Amino acid sequence: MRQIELIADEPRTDNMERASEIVDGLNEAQRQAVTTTDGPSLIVAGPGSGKTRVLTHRVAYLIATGRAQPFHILALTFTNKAAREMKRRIQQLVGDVHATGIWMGTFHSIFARILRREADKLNFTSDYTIYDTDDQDRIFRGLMDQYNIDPRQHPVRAIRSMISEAKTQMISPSEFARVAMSPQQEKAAQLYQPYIETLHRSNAMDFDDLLLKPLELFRKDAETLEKYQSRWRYVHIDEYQDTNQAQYQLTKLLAARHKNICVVGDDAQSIYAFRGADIGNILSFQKDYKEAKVLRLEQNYRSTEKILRLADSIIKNNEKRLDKSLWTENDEGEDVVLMEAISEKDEAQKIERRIRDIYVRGHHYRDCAVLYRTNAQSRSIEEALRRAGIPYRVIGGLSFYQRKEIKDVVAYLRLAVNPHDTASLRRVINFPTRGIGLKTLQQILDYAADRDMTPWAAIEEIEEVGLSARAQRAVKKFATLIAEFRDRAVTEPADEVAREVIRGSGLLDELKREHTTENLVRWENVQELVSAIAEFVESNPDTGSLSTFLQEVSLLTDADDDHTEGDKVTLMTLHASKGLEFPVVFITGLEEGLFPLARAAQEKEELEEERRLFYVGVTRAEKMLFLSTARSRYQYGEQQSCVRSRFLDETAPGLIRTEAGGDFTAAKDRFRMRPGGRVAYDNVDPYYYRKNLRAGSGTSDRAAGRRVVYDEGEGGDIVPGVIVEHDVFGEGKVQAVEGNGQQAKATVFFKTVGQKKLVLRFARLRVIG
DNA sequence: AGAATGGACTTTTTT
DNA sequence: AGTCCATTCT
Repeated sequence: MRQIELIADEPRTDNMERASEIVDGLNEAQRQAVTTTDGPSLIVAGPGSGKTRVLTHRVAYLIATGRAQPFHILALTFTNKAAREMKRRIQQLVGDVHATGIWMGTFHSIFARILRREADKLNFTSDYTIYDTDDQDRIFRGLMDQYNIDPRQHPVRAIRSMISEAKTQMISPSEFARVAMSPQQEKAAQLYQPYIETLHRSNAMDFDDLLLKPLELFRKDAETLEKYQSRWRYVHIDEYQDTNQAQYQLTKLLAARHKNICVVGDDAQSIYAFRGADIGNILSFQKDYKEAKVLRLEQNYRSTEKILRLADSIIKNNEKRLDKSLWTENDEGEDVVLMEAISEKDEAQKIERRIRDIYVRGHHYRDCAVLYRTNAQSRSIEEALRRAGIPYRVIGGLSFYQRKEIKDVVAYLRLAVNPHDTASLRRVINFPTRGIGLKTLQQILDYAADRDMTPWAAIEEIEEVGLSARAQRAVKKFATLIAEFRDRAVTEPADEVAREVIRGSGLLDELKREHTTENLVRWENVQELVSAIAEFVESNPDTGSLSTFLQEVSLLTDADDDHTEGDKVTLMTLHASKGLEFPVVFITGLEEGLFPLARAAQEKEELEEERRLFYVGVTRAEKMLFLSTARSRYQYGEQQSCVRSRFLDETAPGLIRTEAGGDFTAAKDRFRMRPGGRVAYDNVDPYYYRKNLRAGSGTSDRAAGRRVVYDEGEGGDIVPGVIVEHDVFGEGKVQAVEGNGQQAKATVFFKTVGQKKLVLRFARLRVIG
């Protein structure tokens, strides 16, 4: 309680009472973490230890004790969801007025905001466009064309991620060119500088820039740095193990003045090394701040003891980790259940039955989460749940703002704000088609490239480009269209502009051209976008400009949408599950090659990351945990046999039982190292197994023969007279069925599109009546 | 110029 | 199995 007596300026009794209320109900370690406000502190927090609680209470405590005004506080997270959750809790503790002034958000959104304010100092304008990977790829494709680099030999993705990696490591183009070894790296090095220039000319930033540009600014402009250093007296960072180099440097600079930096992290939950996260940052923290206090939150409030013991036995297989001893006062709980399935369909069915069972026993659907390694795995589970009539929601996959129809509208809106945005221009210059073909486009792009100008600048002087009269007319029409949108963007509210864009661009006609259910959904999505814009304008009357809206939606993820309403089972990747908890958790696809992924199993570092991912998944569970593995899985267009994951064999005995109720016995030393250090792998990994099958022609027949067997069950329910549902065509009635096995076809009469003949193997019809 | 067809390739996780 | 790309067709 001495802390509270230290309030210097105005020790108000109501605040003091509030402050002690805030720490009330916390355990000793948590209270320590909350009240250690001054100076650097590193909070090493295990899963389910109330880490978010500590952060929010700490912020509330700072305000209540008068140590800081809300705007003195910076709190950085990795997802919008985490930020929103923190804000909600702080509101409960200190009230709206105080909570709204806090600088709280994801790294990217906070620094996007800083860039808006400081744009002029960096030779940008504040209405810059944010490029996602899709936009980047569009730029790269153009550059590769220009530099005669074959995208078949050097995939765009590979080039993009190489350059992105270089950027996050803060390697300059010249440096990168020096260290480039492989032909692919050399190509990337060649494009690095032109890419930066293209983005600059387009007034665009990629995700990396959102962190690098502020860093650049703070480094070269001491005054600006000082401004933010003195504004943010208290800096908080959640999920510190996920910070990359740039984020590390940024926060180090920002906290340099007050040194009140509090970071919370768990090295065992680091699962984002693939995008540049550096666990080393946790270790460096203690080196950078010698006086740093290290606090540990080791009590787990979330899971049963058995689940926690399982998690512990998993993570113990990693060599690289900080020592932490997790414990809980919770019940021992039930055994973890391993479900061994024949195929991915069988797996899905087992899960579906379990969920029904659990539901009948009084749980809600929303208590259950099904986790998987790759997004593609959701399909079979969705199908099983749909068939059983169990409501579910899928998080991730294609997010709303990544849908084509939305991206098209957004591209036009971006052009209305900034016509020099090259990626958006390339996207829509001929969509909907308006007579600007490949050849015309190429001429414009060449003209622009020769003069180091943007395509839009070339279009502005289209007479000089030397197009045919017809092409020139078409381009001029496009230019007039965009110019018109630009004018409106200045005078009209953003949602009005959006409506006009949808009408004027021809996107509306495009969607209405064909009456399919697919197009109807697309149209609804577009309408939803318009209302989202309207809502944004209304709730941000001062800053609610179109460009701000566009910037903010670029930073949204599907997982951020707060659709917790409704009693539904949640399906998502293990990555997306981080930070969440559920009474009942299913972890699926525990097979070699899938989890751990084939490529990850080759490298020790990556394998350890996969293992941490498993650890994250297991620790999401509160009461019940189910693990599942399938003997075979339909993948990459063919049925493959699978081997159960080594992760299962690494677990401690006595924690897992099989469905039949027996003890699961792990096989030890399944993956012994050979003397050479490489794992004897080729026989077990389905990925390689499949490659071997392909290499020898004799064996591939065997594989084909096997596949037929699995296909036999297909289509049995589809007989003339039944009502079926198709993903695209909707509801229809089966008229006739012909052929069998892989060749089986059905003639179906659909309400929307009339009669169609479909190959059952591809059509994925669902019987609904 | 634009639609339709055919083939190769891909499959990690995401701010 | 879906996507993207190239080629061929109308």
